[in-house]
Amino acid sequence: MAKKSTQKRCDSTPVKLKADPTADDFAKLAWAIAHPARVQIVRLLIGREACVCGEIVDQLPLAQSTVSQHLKILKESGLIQGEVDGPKVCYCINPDRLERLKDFVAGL
Amino acid sequence: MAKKSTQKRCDSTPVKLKADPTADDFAKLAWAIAHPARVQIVRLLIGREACVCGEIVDQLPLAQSTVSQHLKILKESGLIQGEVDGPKVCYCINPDRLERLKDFVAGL
DNA sequence: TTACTTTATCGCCTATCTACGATTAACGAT
DNA sequence: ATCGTTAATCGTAGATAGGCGATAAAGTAA
Repeated sequence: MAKKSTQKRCDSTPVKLKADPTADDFAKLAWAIAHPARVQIVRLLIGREACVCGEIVDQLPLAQSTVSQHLKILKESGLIQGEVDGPKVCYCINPDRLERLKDFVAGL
Repeated sequence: MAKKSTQKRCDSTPVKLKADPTADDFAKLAWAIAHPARVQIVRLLIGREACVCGEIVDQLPLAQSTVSQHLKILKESGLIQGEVDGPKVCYCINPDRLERLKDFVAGL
C-alpha cells in the first residue's frame, strides 16, 4: 500500500552482515592496487613475470623514495616479493596472492 | 660476470611504462573496495541483486553518517547507484562497472 | 680503505580518509 | 501545518596517504 517503487525494486530481507573475516584481507589487497602507480608496477612485474629493481623508478614519473614507498605497500599486501641481490633488489609477483585477489573479485 | 642471481631471475628488458590510461580507472575502482565496510556493502548489494537503503546502516557497526560517506564513495566510483524512493534511497549495483572491475583484475 | 651504486628510511608537508555527532533537507503521514 | 522518518551534508578531529629531498644502510668495485 502506497510503497510503490519500494515494492518493485527493494529487497528488504533482513541480512546478517556479521563479521566477514575475508573483507579485511580483500580490502587490503584492493588497497594495494588502489593507486595508478601501483597498478602499473604490478602490471610491469606480471608482464615480465620475473623481477625488476630500480628500473621501476626509471619507468615511473616519481621520485625514487616515492616508488620505494609504493613497493613497500605492495610488499606488505603480499602481492609482490623482494629479493636482495647484492646492492639491488629484485621484485616479483607473488602468484598465490595475485590468485587470491583474482578469486576475490571474480567471486563478487 | 659476477651478476649471478641477477642473471637468473631478473629481466632487464627496457620497458615503456608510458601513460596507462586504464590504470587510473582501475585504481579508482580498486579504491572503491579498498575498505572493509565498502567490501561488505558491495557484497550485500550483490547478494540481493537489488537495492537497499538505510538498512545497510543497521548491518554495519558504523554511524549513519559514516555509512553515507562510504555509499558516496562507492557511488562516485560508479560501482553502485542510488535511486530516490520517497524518503528512502535504494542502492543497487551497477553491473557494467562491476564487470569492468572484474575484467580489470582478471586481465592482470 | 675509499669511492660508487642501489635502495630503504627519515623528516616534512599537504591533502585526503575515516569516524562521529549534529544539523539540514526531503518526503510521507496525520 | 506539523510530526516522524530517512538520508545527505556540515563541522570537527585524528590518522593516514602521497609526494619530495636528504640521509642512511648495504653492497660492489677500485
